[in-house]
Amino acid sequence: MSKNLKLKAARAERDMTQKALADAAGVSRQTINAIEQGEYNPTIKLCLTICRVLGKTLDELFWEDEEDETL
Amino acid sequence: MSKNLKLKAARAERDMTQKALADAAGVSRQTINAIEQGEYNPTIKLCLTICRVLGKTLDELFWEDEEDETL
DNA sequence: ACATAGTGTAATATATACTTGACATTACAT
DNA sequence: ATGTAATGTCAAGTATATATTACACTATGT
Repeated sequence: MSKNLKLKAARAERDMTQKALADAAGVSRQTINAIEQGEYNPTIKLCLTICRVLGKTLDELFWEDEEDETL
Repeated sequence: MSKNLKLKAARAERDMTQKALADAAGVSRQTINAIEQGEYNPTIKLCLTICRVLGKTLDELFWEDEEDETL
């Protein structure tokens, strides 16, 4: 899995720390970090929560332009 | 969790059965059924795969207009 | 009446999302 | 030099997404 730099950027745009976003989304800081690092594959519900916190859409933060992905 | 009727509709629009979508997405039929029934909360990666199969965006199939959600 | 396709559902098993607690590093204050 | 805030990472545990097998129900076709 590849890093989610769009998320990192959106967070920066709001001047929020990983912890602040984690608290606002109701998850642990490690979870946000792991998502940004591409270490795992969040659930859609968590993605939606993050989108609402950051004022972005799913497509803006989580759409991936294919790449092989070796699913 | 509430049912995903948008997914069911998009599948119908393509005249695909749950099994056909499951095969195309590389998951089991029960997984597709459970998502449509709102029994669970798919990962973003699976959502992306489903979107590509059905030719829809994440926002079209998985955006939810808040509702409490009791996360 | 029988077969078959599509769907909903249940039980058990496995992979993995997510938690908690902890430690290291960098950078920026004082 | 010391403190602290932000980030990255690790290890062990819990919750849940997903697989597999199986069964029931409704249509529709023969």
